[in-house]
Amino acid sequence: MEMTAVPPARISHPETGEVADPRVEALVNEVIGRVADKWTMLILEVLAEHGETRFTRIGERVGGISQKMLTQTLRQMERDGLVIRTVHPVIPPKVEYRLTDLGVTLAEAFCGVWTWAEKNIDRIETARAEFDARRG
Amino acid sequence: MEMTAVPPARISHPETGEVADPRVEALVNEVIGRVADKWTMLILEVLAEHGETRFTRIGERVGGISQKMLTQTLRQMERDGLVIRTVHPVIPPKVEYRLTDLGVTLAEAFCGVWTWAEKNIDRIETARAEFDARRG
DNA sequence: GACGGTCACTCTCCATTGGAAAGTAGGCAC
DNA sequence: GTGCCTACTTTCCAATGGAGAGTGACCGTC
Repeated sequence: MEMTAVPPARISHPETGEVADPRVEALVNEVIGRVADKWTMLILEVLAEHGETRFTRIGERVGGISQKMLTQTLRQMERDGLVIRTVHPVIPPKVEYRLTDLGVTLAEAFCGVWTWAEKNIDRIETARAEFDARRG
Repeated sequence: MEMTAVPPARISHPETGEVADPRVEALVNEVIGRVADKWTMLILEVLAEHGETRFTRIGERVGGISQKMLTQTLRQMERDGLVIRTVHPVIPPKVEYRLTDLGVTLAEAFCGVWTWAEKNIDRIETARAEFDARRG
């Protein structure tokens, strides 16, 4: 079975009556899908915390990311206007990345999620333990 | 090449001097990785906005999600203590999902990202257009 | 009493994604 | 010459995710 995409005629939410143009909604979903990604968030955090940083250093600070994903994610972020890539034409090569204004605002928006994660690790871990205990 | 995992001796951030136990950091990263996921965010949004909702309805409201991913993501969210699954033993089956307190707080934390996305769609689109124009 | 419908899955197949590791370019130290 | 440095790119393979069909349990219809 295939889940239907956004139905053409749904205009407002029953509860709130708030207008929600399905096209805008789809667009927001797409942006969320692009931006609410593990590596994007982690890289954003590194750049927000440490400022302009070189390629390899970002990888070290993020931890556990493959070079392929690092390159790819940084390129997408550049395309979305979240980071600026600066190439210093020296040997060995030196490429630095820093957040744009847009990137900074996104980092700030993610800040809430970050602190939430820090605050609630224990609750998640106990919830997992209980769940796993219930279903062996 | 493999990016090194969290180095064993990094204890504080140069700029802030803030203490950052690498083990806590790794744990936070893991939680972020689990929770900063496209489908998790989208489902969270649906449940935050519409309250207790049935399986199929969640799929419709999210839009574009496969049943496999819907089941899988809901199960993970249940394990992490974000949602509660209630089975009503009737025919045809009726299963409802609602946010736990923890889930509600996460939805609130994500709210900033959501409004950011709504506000900045245009900037992202133009940034993409410019990027694509530069690199044909 | 066979038939279709409902709902929440589960299963299977296949395309895309992501990780590990090796390769590349170009100059520098040995 | 050999190796090292950095920021990739490429290659190969395993894991992920989507499409679609199947399942079970019952009800209403014909």
